[in-house]
Amino acid sequence: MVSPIVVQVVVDKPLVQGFDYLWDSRRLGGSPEIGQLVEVPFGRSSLVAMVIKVGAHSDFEMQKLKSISSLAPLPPLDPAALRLINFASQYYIHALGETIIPTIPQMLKKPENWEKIPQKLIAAEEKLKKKGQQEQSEGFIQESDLNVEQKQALEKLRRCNRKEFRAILLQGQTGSGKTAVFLNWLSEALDDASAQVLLLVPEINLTPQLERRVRAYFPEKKMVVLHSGVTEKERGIAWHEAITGKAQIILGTRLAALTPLPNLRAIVVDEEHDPSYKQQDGIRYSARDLAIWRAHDVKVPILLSSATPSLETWLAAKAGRYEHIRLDQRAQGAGLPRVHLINTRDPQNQYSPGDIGKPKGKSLITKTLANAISKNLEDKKQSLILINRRGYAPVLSCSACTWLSKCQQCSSYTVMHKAGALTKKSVLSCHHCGLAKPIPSHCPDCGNADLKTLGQGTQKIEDAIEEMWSGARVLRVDTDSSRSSKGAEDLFQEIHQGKVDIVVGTQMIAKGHDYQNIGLVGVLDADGRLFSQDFRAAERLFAQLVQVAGRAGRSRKEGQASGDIYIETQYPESAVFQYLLRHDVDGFLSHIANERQEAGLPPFSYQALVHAEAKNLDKAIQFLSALKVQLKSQGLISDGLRVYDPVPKAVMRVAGTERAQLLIESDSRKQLQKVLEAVDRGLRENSQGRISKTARVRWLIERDPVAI
DNA sequence: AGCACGCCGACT
DNA sequence: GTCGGCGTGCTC
Repeated sequence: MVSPIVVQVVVDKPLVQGFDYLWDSRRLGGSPEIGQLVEVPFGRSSLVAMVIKVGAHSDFEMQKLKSISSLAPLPPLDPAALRLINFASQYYIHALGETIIPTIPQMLKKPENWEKIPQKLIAAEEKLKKKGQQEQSEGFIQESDLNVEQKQALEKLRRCNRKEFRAILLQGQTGSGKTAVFLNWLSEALDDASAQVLLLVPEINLTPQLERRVRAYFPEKKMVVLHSGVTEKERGIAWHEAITGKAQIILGTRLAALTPLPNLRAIVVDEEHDPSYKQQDGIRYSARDLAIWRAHDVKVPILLSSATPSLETWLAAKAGRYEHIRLDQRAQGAGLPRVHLINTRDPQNQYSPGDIGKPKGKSLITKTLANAISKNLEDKKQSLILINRRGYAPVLSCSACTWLSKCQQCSSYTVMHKAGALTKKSVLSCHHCGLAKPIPSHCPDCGNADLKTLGQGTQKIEDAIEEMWSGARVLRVDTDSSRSSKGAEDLFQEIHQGKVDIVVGTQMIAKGHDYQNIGLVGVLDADGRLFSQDFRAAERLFAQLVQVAGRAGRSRKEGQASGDIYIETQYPESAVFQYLLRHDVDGFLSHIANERQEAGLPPFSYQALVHAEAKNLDKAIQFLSALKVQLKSQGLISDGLRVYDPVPKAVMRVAGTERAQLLIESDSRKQLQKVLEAVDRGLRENSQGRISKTARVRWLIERDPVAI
């Protein structure tokens, strides 16, 4: 009698335990391997699962064990990939199966396709090869002409041992040529034909330029692109090429950070400060942080690139834990944009030319900015107007009573959207639950017919600008306009081709795109984010302003004047604007570093949130209070650990459920980890899945939250 | 999570 | 008399 082979697997469910199965070698052939994707009978259904253990015994009754049904035609995940997933699962307090299975593309998780997949992959590869060759011939961008500073930066990078972990911060303003430097650096790692490099970007759909550039820079290397915009099929193929080592360059968003890469030699995280590296649903990981862990684990260098580094990274570089390399010149010779702060409290700034005949206080654009836009139009340059609010107006109000347009399901106001390509009629839309309702003709409370909009969004500014500069070609760029018409890329193309004079848009317009003829950037809504509850708001605002300022004056023509950025604010004296005025990124960072240190906030402490969601707020709060009491009684709240009182979330109610959160803060990562594991254990005991049995509260632990 | 089993109220 | 509410237990 041969001893049976017992295989333990994990499945994509919030269950911490593994499940044992028998390996029927007659049917499956060979022997099981850890990291193998399999299909198993589970209850009355069938699931894909990941093998995490192979042995001869089970703690479960042997005769009750079922057998593995089939095997995915994929190589098992390599040990480094498994270590990474294990770490992510532990650090972010998420079940292993729920961490690992979702990282595998959908296409490869359909057992009914498994027989056909090998041929499909081969066919797809052939097709890609042909396509790749076509693209190669289309245009090669020569990167060799680096300036002195870039060459020095590259020289420093070369001094980092390629077989050792080293984190490097590459800090340089927009246009300083960071990309050229790191592409040159990566080309050396890629000297070895089998080497793989991982290049992470925040939002690739907004930066197809970078994709083209990388492809053109490494025409002989196989590159795959992984982000939520690629089709399931393409993603399956790309992922497969990555884990089999066939792809040399893996370019992708945060979801690419967990791709198994057997020959990984270097990692670049571009715009490392960008908050979109933090996943906001499921396992709430930070792709940047995982990439650093990963580089350390497999002993390869990682380069973090940014004009405005995150405080975490910047402090690590200051302390010498990371290498700090700077690029201070703008590579194409263009100077820094001139920053103008427009004090909107100053009466002489209040009225703009478009306000003639309009009621006072209604001005959307100050005189100063309006004059600058007019001048910029005369100079045949494009203007970029940033207002970080979609729609026409953030709220509708009644002129006779106190009625304001509120969402019935959420504790938020509904935003007025004017009719356009997306919605045939004007609507009041909730940006939290997505519910859109027609605009009432009369006040629902008092019947008054005079309803007024409060505040302004991109649509209203677009209207105002069209009215003020009737001859100008105006384009609005936000998620609404890009969804309804042609997609963001086409809108950006119109700007590139000079078909537009004034662009009005949300933060979308600030990302990535390297425009050539922007002479002016105007920022209309900066104050809203100045006094946010979130302690990171100022840091983010600063980064966004630097980024959008960088859009101005990127002209490659020698000797051309740099652009201007105008910021309308009631608080020009605040630190964010003052440091921006002086282009003093380091000054700003050291300023907020001091603030954080005094307040004991990250990165001088470590945080986690316990989220709670229930039918009503009281239940959620009570649930979290009980958790706090329990932690106290277990003696887990010791020196250096702070558990705050549960509070309602900033948007307390969304789609009918009410939400609260509990903040846990610690001076030590280890201590926080211990407490979170205890919290998880305690909550799981009284829960089915992630819903507490007694109180019917859905809970979730989030490590290193980016928004408090 | 997802789903079946199981014990108490208003309906053809 | 049944249809169906969601409490609770299980998935190798």
